[in-house]
Amino acid sequence: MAGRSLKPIPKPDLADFKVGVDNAIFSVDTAQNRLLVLLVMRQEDPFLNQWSLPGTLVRQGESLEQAAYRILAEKIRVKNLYLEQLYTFGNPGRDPREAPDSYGVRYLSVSYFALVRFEEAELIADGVSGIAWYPVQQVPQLAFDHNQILAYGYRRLRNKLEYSPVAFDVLPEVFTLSDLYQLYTTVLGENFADYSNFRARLLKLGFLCDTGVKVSRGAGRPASLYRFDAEAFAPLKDKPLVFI
Amino acid sequence: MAGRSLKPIPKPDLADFKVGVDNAIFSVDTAQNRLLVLLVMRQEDPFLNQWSLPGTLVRQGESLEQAAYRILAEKIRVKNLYLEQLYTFGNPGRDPREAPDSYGVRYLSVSYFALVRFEEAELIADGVSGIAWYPVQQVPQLAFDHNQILAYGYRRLRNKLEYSPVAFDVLPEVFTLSDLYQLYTTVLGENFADYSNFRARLLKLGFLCDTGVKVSRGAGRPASLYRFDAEAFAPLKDKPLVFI
DNA sequence: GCAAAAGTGTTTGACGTACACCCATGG
DNA sequence: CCATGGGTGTACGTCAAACACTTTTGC
Repeated sequence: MAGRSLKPIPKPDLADFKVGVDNAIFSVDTAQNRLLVLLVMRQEDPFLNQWSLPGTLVRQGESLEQAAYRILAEKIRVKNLYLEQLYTFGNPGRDPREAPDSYGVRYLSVSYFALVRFEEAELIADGVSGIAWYPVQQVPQLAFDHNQILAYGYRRLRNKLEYSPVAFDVLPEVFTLSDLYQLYTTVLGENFADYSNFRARLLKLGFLCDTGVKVSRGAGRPASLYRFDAEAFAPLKDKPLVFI
Repeated sequence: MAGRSLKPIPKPDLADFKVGVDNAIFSVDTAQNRLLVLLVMRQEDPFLNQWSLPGTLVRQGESLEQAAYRILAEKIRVKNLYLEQLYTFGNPGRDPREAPDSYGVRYLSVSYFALVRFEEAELIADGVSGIAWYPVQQVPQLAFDHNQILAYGYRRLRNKLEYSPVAFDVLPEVFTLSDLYQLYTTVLGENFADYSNFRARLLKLGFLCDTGVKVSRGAGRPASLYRFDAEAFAPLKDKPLVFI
C-alpha cells in the first residue's frame, strides 16, 4: 500500500556504521607493583595528538576478534595473552566524525580487554607514534569515550582475577607463590587475604605443582617454583572458584 | 608517498555495517515452573518463517539501548523489566544478506538480555506475525546465530541470579519467600540450598521486610508477604553477594 | 485427623581470618 | 647473627548443608 515503487517498502532511516575495535590492554609490572594500561598517541584526526586506547576500524572480511588481535600485534610483540570481548559502545555522537546533523555514518566501538605479560611484551615503536604503558591510576584524559572503556575493562580485570585463572596466562611458565600473590595485590589492592592464607587456599585447589626447583632473590629463604597444571585445573573449569 | 591523489591515503578496505539489536527476553512462569524465552516468527527474508529472537536494525540517531527497548516495546507490554547488554556478534558471513564475495555491507548484532515479569507481560500479537514464549529447553533451530545468543543469555541469567537482585525486578511488589524460592529453582534447577537454608540466608541479608500480611494458597499454612526494601539493599550494592 | 505448605531450630563440618611461629638465605 | 623473605601451623568465628521438628491452614 502506497509503496513508492515496485521495490519493497524501504526500511525507515537505518543508520550506517563503521565498526571500530578498541583494546584495553593491561599488564602487571610486579617489580614496581604497578598495574599498567597501554596507550597510544593518536596520529590523525579526530583527537590528533591525544592519548587513546589502541584501536582500529574493522576491515572487509575481518572478524571482530581478528581486528582485536591485529591492533594488538601492531603495537606489541607478545607470546602469551588473555583476550575477551568487553562491551559495545554505540551511542550516536560518540565519535566527532559523525556528522552533526545525525545524518551519515555512525562509529560504533566494540571494546576488547586483554592481559599480557609485562616482562615479555615488547612495544613496537615506529619512531613516529607515541606508545607507552601508563599506570591505570594516572591515565590522562583520553580520546573518544576511552576513559569509560578503560574503567569498564579495569572492573572486568578485577572480577576475572577473583574467579578465573587469568593470572596464569600472564605469569611465566614457572613462578613463585610470591609472584602470584604480588600480581593479585597489585591489581586488587591489599584488601584480601594475607600471603599465608592466600598460599594455603591456592595450594589446596590442587592445580599448582611444586617443581622442586628453588630460586633465591636477594635476601631471604629461597622460594619454590610452581607450575600451573592445566590438566589438574580442567575439572574445575566453569565451576565457581575463589582465588581471592 | 605514492598517494593516489591529493586526498589523504584512503583506509584499506574498511567494512560497512548495518547494526542489529537482538534481545534474549526471559520470563519465569512460576505456576508451571518453566523458564521461558520470547521468540518471534520471521516475516521476511532471510530465514522467512523461521523462529528467531526479536530483533531490529538500528535507526539513525538511535542508541543501541534505545533500539533494544524499542524492539521490546513492539513485542510485549510490560511495566517492570531488567535489561543489559550481552555480547556483540560480528563475524563476517553471520548474516546471509552479506554478499558471498565478502564485498558489501556486513550485519553486526549487539545482543541484549532482558528479564520481564511473566504474569504482567502482555504479548502484542498483530494478527499476522507469530510470537510466543518457549521453554528454554525446547527452543527449536533459530534464525542466524540466535541459538548461540540464547545460550549466552541463559548463562548470564543464571549468573545474575546468583549474585545480584534481578529477581526482585521481576517479582510482584509483594511476594512470599516460596515465590522467590520457586523462581530460583526454576532457573537454576534444584542444585542449591533447600528452602529452609535459602530462607534463612535471604532474611539475614536484611533487605526483605515482612509486611505482616498473610496469604493462603490452597492447603497449607498461609505465607507472609515480603517486600524488597531498596533502601536497605543500597549499601550492599556492588558488594559481593550470595543469593544462591 | 491428616496432608500440605510455611516457618524454626540444631548439629556438623568446612573454610576464611588473623595471627604466631619456624626455616633458609644474604650480608 | 640478624634482617629478610619463604613457609607452616593453630585457634576462632562464620556459615553452608542436612535434617528434624513445629505451626497453621484446607479438606
